[in-house]
Amino acid sequence: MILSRTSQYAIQALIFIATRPPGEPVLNREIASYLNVPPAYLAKIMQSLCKGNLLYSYRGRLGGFCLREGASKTDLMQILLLTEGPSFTQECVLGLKVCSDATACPMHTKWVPIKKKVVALLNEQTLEKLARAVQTGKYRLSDLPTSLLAPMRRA
Amino acid sequence: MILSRTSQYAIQALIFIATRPPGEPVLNREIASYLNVPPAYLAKIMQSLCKGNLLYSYRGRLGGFCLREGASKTDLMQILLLTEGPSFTQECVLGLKVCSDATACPMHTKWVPIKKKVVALLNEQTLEKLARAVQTGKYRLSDLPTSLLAPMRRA
DNA sequence: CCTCATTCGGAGAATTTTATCCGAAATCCA
DNA sequence: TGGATTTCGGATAAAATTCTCCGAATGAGG
Repeated sequence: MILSRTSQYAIQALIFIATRPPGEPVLNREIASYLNVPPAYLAKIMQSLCKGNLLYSYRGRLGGFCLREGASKTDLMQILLLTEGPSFTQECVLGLKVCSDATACPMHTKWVPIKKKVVALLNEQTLEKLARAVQTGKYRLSDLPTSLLAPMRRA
Repeated sequence: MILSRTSQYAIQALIFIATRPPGEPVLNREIASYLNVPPAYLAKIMQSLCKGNLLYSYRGRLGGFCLREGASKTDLMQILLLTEGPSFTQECVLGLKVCSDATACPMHTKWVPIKKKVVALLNEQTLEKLARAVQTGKYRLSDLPTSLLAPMRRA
């Protein structure tokens, strides 16, 4: 409804790393298998998160990725800036190239307040917060095992 | 941020038709040129809106599209059901296959209220309403002419 | 030094979304 | 009836997104 797969993977991966002891590199392979996402694709995304200064990467044995100092304070909006681009929150709902208070599409005035709420939420959710929510066990980061999804009737 | 191009075109086209005298078929060509969208692509979308029972279509001379009876009461949610599919509002923000109150991603509880607001808005905005908003002249349906977009300095 | 494990970076394949093309069918009108 | 106009429907192309592959560079540890 809102985010590209790329953004979803990026957020999931970053939260996952944030749940791990800081400073200990996490393997791409491990993240991908935990989140159940394509490893090679995730690797690309990890690269871009490195370039976006959210992660450190280490090659070779004992390599992997870990959060940069202070990166656990990163909020979702900052991540989406990297994965969705800077115009993410600036686009018109109906797709008009220009849609501002001065010259707007017929949804504009109704949409702006909702957009503000979305942005506020994305701004307040940090990796730290989300990681803690996962650590409590109340929330999930990866899909349920298929066995739980569609319980099979005994043969 | 939310809607596919297809959905945006569909909504724009339907609002446009709703601003026209009911019962008088509007040409695909005319809609496309007014909205400045690719005519052949729009034609496909119009077809699917016919199949979705929002429009009548007439072939031949004096042909075109017009709203079905009562279709001006259609709200955006109904349109999006056609263009985005039924799972539009049911997807998890982080992309989990299953994310419900019982077993949720760490964004779930914060996201649900916002999603509700979005759905409520989409449910209350009808073609009628939106068309009227356009007819007042306060709101636009199509892009500004490029001359207004990027005023050129005299040579 | 060599080997192994990892990320890097570029190329490219697969899929989905967006867009185009064209012949056929329908409809109006002369 | 025939010509003009329009949508219909199927095939296909183009572009964007998602995903894969592989050789090269890097680093750890023997």
